[in-house]
Order: sequence, then structure tokens, then C-alpha cells
Amino acid sequence: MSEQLERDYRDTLRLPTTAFPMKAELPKREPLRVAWWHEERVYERRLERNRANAPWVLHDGPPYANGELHMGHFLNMVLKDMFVKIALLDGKWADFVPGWDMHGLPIELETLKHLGIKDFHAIDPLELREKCKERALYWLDRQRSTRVRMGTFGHFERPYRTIDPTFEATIVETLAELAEKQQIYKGLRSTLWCVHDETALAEAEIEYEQKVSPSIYVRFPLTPSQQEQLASVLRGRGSADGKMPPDDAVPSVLPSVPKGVSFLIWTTTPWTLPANVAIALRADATYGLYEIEGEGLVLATALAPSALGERFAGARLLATTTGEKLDGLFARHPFLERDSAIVLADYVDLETGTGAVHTAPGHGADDFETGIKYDLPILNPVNASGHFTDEAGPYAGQFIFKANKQIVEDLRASGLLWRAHEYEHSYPHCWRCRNPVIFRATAQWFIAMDQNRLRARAMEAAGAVAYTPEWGEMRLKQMLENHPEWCISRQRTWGTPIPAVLCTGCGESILDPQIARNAAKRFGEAGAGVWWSDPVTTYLPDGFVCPSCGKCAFEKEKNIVDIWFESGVTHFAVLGHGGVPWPSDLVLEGGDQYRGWFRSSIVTAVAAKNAAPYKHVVKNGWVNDEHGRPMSKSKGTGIDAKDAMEKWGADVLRLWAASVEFVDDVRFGPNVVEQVGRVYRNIRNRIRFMLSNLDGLAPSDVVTRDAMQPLDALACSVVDACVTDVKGLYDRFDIHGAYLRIVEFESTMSSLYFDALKDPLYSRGLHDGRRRSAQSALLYAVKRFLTAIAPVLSFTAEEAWQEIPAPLRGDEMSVFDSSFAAVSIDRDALADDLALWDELRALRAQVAGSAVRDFEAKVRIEAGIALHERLARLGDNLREALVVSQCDLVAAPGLKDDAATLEITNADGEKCRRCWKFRLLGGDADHPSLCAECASVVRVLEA
RNA sequence: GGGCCAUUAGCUCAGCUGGUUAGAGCGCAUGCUUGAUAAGCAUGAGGUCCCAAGUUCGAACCUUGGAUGGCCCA
Repeated sequence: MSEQLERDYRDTLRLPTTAFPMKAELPKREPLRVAWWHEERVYERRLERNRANAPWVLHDGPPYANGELHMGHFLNMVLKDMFVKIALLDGKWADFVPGWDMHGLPIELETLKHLGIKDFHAIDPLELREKCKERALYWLDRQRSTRVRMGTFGHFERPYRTIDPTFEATIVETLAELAEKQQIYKGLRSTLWCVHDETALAEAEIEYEQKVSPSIYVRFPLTPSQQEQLASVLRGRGSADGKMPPDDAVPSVLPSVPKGVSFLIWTTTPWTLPANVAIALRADATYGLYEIEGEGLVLATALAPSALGERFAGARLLATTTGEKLDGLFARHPFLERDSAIVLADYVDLETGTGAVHTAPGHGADDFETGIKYDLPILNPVNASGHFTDEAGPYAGQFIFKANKQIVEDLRASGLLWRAHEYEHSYPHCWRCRNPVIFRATAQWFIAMDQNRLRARAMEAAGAVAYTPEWGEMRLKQMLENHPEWCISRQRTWGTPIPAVLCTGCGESILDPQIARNAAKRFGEAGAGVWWSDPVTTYLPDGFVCPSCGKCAFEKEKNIVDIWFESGVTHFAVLGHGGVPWPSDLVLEGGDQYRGWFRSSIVTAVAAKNAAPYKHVVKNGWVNDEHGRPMSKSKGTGIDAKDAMEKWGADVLRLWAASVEFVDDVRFGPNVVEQVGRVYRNIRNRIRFMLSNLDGLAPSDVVTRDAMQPLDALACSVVDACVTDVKGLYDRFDIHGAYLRIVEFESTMSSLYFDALKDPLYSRGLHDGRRRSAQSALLYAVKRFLTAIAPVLSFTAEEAWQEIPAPLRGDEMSVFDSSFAAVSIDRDALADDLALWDELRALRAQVAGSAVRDFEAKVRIEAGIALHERLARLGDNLREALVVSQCDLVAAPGLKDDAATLEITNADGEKCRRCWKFRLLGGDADHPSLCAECASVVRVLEA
């Protein structure tokens, strides 16, 4: 008897059991899951199933196949994956083709470095291309395995690659189409040029960095006759053309400046002085002639104090005039035997310098425009590698940045240097080799942004696109509006040739649509490398003659196309065939792509098809470190995606991606991951609780929603509400909102519902109806919850899904076979259920917070009429929800409808040794320490 | 230097069109539980809502100026 009194009945309980481990060990387990997805063709099978449904396409902006993927890539790629999976689970045909950008200078440079070759002219182009291809493929493979390791779905076995012959054909095909529309021209232009890489650069290939430059003020002296003309302008009687004779009645200023007069200019690029042909003034600015120690200097009065420095104190202002009046005068070049014209330009500012801007049309975009406007010679005394040509006179052969010093010294020696010091400013650098770039006038191929109203049409098309965030529209339009002519030619080897030919008769460069089409066809069959080996005749249509001189002898041009143009036509290569729609439904890239890929894509699309290539542009933020500072690989603060996944696992990092507001800049680091890791463990444990209580449930045991006990049906409503909300948030691209909703849900389920279920689940008999109802609700909850989190926590959702007993999974083998599609939801009923849920939570909180322990308590609830009615419908489930031994519910007409008062006292009876509830014990002589219910359960067990 | 964005608890973030004592999760402290146990539950302490001025009966929210950080451009 005493033995029975002290018996521990633990072994008669149905305690939770599951193979789903508490410890995630993600880095170890995830790669196996990736392999399983692949083997089971989970993505492909779901696609096939969705094939008949609406297509939905996220078009992948290609990462550059060079270097390891970092956390910025991770964020972007995982977000893309989330949207693909959301569409997939929504039943859409979400065909995702990842791609890589594989041509271009960075790979060429890396390959040359790899080969130990300094001068790229020293290697055969075809051999270099072969090596570059190897290198690019090597990086593609590494990046692809990292990307697959992230758990992303897509056709990774057949990505699009810009080096594929078919892709090269698309590029050239697009060139042909644009040439046909006369959207491309070749012209001399001052373009950004990298002297290290010996190629023209696009705007997008420039990074601004701090650089120390010489800052010099230089005199441009006037000859006596030039001085006379200036003097007449200053007297207000002359004009720049000198036709009006000087008025002797007004005293000349010249006697005051016996040492002569000069224009004073300022520059930070002394090496551009050999190309100087003009001095630009601002029309509406006031210019003064200052006398200092017998010499005269002309500069803007607003800048005289800063430009003249200490000597300003001793300066005397002799006369003033406006820039406009000085237009047309001349000064002498400081060291070359020629004049420099005084011209006007509106970009002359009065913030720095002298207001008299040294102008070299061959070495600056603004300067070039001015040169064209005034029909000035466009001098380019600098060769491709940055050395002066003979045109530079005494400096011929010198490297320009080295010549700076020499030029300054010479100016000092000749007495024309006014002042010199060092100056730190932000200066454009080559994005890859990090060397400072220059402007250099060369002949290049351009897309004419204003031909056929291309720019305006692109902006119109941009207006028809949706944006997240909304200001993206303004940003993209700005980029289109401000972007200069698009220089698409590069003088390198690793790329797709621009199939232009040069007439040997007249030297005309020709980009003929038919030749380009022939090239596209040929490249598509044999790869673009054949451009270097084929004779030019391969590409010429029959009877082709030079449209300019009528001759028929040609040679191939050796330019390749800008890789921004290549990535700008990925939409043509990937979309619009094989059932994949054009345009795409979504593109999602970092904010730098407004200027890059978002822009280049829409320009090519509008030029060729007059529509935007995407319907919705979503931008993700930058990944900074924990202090909000940029992570940079060069500074060693960058974190590789691969390393991070090995350390923390992809799913914790995926959850991190959802835990931050990805549209803004986000922070990443060990502490941030640590925090999100704890949220992860919470979610995992709550999934584990649900799974561990499905034990012993067969499909035939599962009860339908309407047959469930009230509390269980209520919990199912809470699940529905969560899934519906999460789906709605996903549809608005609000991954972070969905994350918050998921966390809120799993937390409320755990604290209210799971606690209430423990007693019914553990102490009831195996086939007890109460238990079956609870299990059925848990099955419903876990399945729907796993579906809801699968786009984010793909690994964990799948792992858990596999732990649902197979018969209960039905034909949904993978969580990605499941669906968001909900039972039809009655919104009003749902709202009522949620309100009741909250009321229960409030009551439970009062009990849990009281001094009396859960099952030691008896609760008396007095509730207003309406609340009483709702609570009464729960029956004994109300007592369960409060986790107490006894519960009396009384209607209190005196209280407000939804009000309740709670009285918590000690429960009657004694504590049952098995179920811990307070009951009358001793009804069963064999089990004197048990309540009647437990006794009967044990009897069945031990029969 | 210009444009855009951000700034709310130690951390990640909510706070709808301005309206009582500004919220959640994580962390922290305390207590309970020890039949989800390297778990679970409850309670609590943390905030000059970047700063300043203005509009308003009333401002985290609107206006202006500034600070810090980020992106893009020059």
C-alpha cells in the first residue's frame, strides 16, 4: 500500500517524443539537406506541378564572377530566394534562372596577375581569352556552390552566363538592333580613361577616393596688344574684338601695371596644361584687375582674397567688369607658343579657384562641351598609357602624373607660377585597379541617349514600374536624366567584340546592322572568340561597300562592349522565351544598381522594345558592420558568406536577413547573429514541441476542425490568422514584418496554448478524444506554420517537415510541396476568435502571476454577460487554458459585457500523483494516490 | 559640395492619417517550474523617441535649422 502511495507514475504518461533534435547543428546538417533537395528534385517537381498556373519571374541580376561572395551578396541572394519560394508556395510557376556576369576588366586583370603578365599586349588575345574563361568559370563554380549552400532554389545546373555563345549572340543581336535604329554612333569624346588598364571606362566603373594633388595658381600672360584689348574692355568703351578704338579721355590702367597683365587660373592637374586651349569665365561673375607689386592679375573678385592669399592685402583693385564682357579676349599659354581663348561656361563656380577655369577640351567632360561650343581644337597629347606625345612639347615621353612636378618646377622657374600647395580632394579612381583615372579624348562607340528620345522614353517607361522603396522611381529617373552619353566600347580583350569594321579606303568606322547580325549568328555557333581569328570577309554581306567612299576593303575593329551593356541585356537573354514572360515581375538588387543594372537594363529594353524589362524594382540596403560602418574586403572587415554559414549555419543567417529591415542599410556581426540565434532556438523549440506531441497519431485519428474541442479550434483560428497575415506581408515584400508576426505567433502559442495542452496530452489515454483533438490541432498548426516560415527558414522547415510522421504528410513529401492556400476564412469569425484568444491570455496572465501555483489553484471567474457566454462555450477547456485544477465560471450581470473578475484560491482535494491536478483521491484502491481519471487510464495501460 | 535615406529601450525593430502612463522580441534582474529541461512560464527594471527652434489645445509623428551615419553623385 505505501508502495503504491509513493509510486511514481511518470512511465504511464504520454510524454513528448521526437527525433527532431533541440540542437540544430546547422553547419553540419544543412549540406545534407541541400543534397536531399537536389536528389529529390524538390524544386523541379514543384515547378512542374505549378506549370499550368500563372508564371511569376524574378530576374536575377548577375553577380560578377570574381572573388568570394560576401554578406551583401548573401542578403541579396537569400532575399531573392525567399520571394521565389513565396511564389512557389503560392502555386505560381516561379522559374528562377540565376546568372553570372563573366566578362570584363576585373577578370582580365586578375587572370593577367595570375599568369604573371604585366602588359596585356604581350599575350595572344585568343590565349588570354581562354585563360580568362577558365578563371571566370572557376569563380562561377565557387560562387555557385556558396549560393546553393545558402539553400536557394533555382536552375543552378543551367545558369545564364554572359560568356555563353548564345548570350554573346544576344549582345551582338541587340547591338545590331540599336545600330539599325541609329541609336549607336562613334565619336571623339573626352571619356574617363584608366592609364593603367589602358581602356575607356564607364561612369559606373568609377569610384571616388581621396587623393592629394598639386594645387597651383598659374599666370596666363597677355601680350601688349592683348593687354590693350583688355584695357579697352575695362574702360567700358572697347569690346573684345578690339574694333572700337580706345577712348583717350579715360586713363588707361596699363601704366599701373608695368610688369604686365595675366589671367590667373587654378588647377589641380598641371599635366593637363599642355592641352590647354582656353580659359573659361562665368558670364555673370565680376572679374577684377588687381595690381600687386607692379603686375596685373585678372580673376573673380569673389575669389580674390582666397586665391591671392597673404598678398591680397597689398593688392589694389584697378577695375572690374563681368565675365561676359571678357568673352573673346585671348591670353598666352604659359609655356607653349599659342594663345588661349577667353570663353564663357556656366559650370564655372565661385567656390574654389579663381573663377578663371583652365580649359583643356581633351581632358574633361565639361571642357569638351565648351570646346565643341567654341570650336576649339581638341588636343590630346596623352597616349593610352598616360605618357605625353610629341604634341606636349618639352614633356613628350613623360608619364603624366610624374610630369606634374616638372611642370610646376618649370612654371616656377619661368615666373608664371603664382602659388602652389598640396590639396586633398576626392578624385575619380578606376573601380578595379584603384588608380586615378583621367579624361582623355578618344574615338569611342556611344549609345546616343537623346537620339529617338531614348532618354525621355526610358524615363517614361520607368514611370510605369513599381518601386520599393517608392523613392526608387525618382532615383532611377535621376540616373537616367543625368547620365551622359553611354560609352559602350572598351579597348580590351576579355569581352564580346563590337563587330564594327574599318574601311581601309577612307578610315570610316562602320557598325552595320547586317554585319552585326552575321556576327551574332557566327558568335552564337562558335563563340565570340572567332572575331579575332576569322577573316573580316566572314562577316561582310555580299557586295558590301563602304557607305562613305564606296570601296570594299575593310578590317575588323578591336573593341569589346562595356560589361554594363552585357548585363544590361540579360533580360533579353533569359526572358521572353521558353514560356518565361518578358518583362520580369521582380528585380531585387542593392541600391547601387539604380545607377548600374536597373539603369542599363531599362535603357536597352526601351531602345529595343520601348518598355521597361521589369514590373517591380526592389532595392536592398547595404550590409554594414555592427557599428554601422561599411564592411570592406580591402580593409579586412568583410565577412565571406561561406565562412559565416560554416560558423552559424545558413538558416540563422536567413533569419537574420528577415530580422532586419532589408530595404534600409543593415548591420551584421557576431553579436547581431548571436541575438537572432536565440530567436532561432525559440522557434526551433516550439516546432519541436508540436512535433513531439504527434506521437501515436494515425491519419484516421485526425479529427476535423469542427469536431475539435473549442480551445483547439480556437488555436487553429490563431494559426490561420498568422498564416494569412504572414502571406499578406510577404506579398508586400515585407519580409521583416512577416518575421515580427512569426515571432509574435510562436510566442503566444507557446505561452498560452502549449502550456494548456500539456496535461491533456500527457495524462490522457492514448485514444482519448481530448488528446486526439489537441494532436489534430497541433498537426494543423505545425504544418501551416512550417509552410509559413519555409521561405525564410527553409532548412529548419524542411527538417521539421520530415519529422512529421509520413502518413500525416500525405503526398506532400517536402514542405515545398505544401501551400499557403488556406481554408476559406470567415474574417468576422476569425476576429471574434482572436478577441477571445486575447481574453484568455489576459486571464491566464492573472493566474500565472498569482501567488498560488497553477494546479494548486481554484479559480472563480465572474464575467459580464457577453464574455461569460464566450467563455462558457469553452467548457472544461477554459480550466485547461488557465492551467488550474478547478474553475467556476459565473455570469455577473453587474459587470460590463467584456469585464471579468478573478478570484484565485487553493484548490479542493489533493494533488494527484500522476496528473498533478487537485482532485478527490483514493477512489481506486490499487492506485490510492491517483484521481479517478488517471486511475482508469493506468488500469487500461496495465491491463 | 549636391541629392536621397536613416537616427525610438543594451541589440533587432513596431508605432496607421499628430491625441491618455511610447510597444514587441532578444538580452538583463527576480521568482516559479524541473513531465518541451543546454528547455518552459510569470513578473520587473531599462527610453530627454539624435539635438534645437517653430506650428498646435496637444508632436516620436508636421515645418525649419543642425549633428551623426549610410548610399549615390560631383
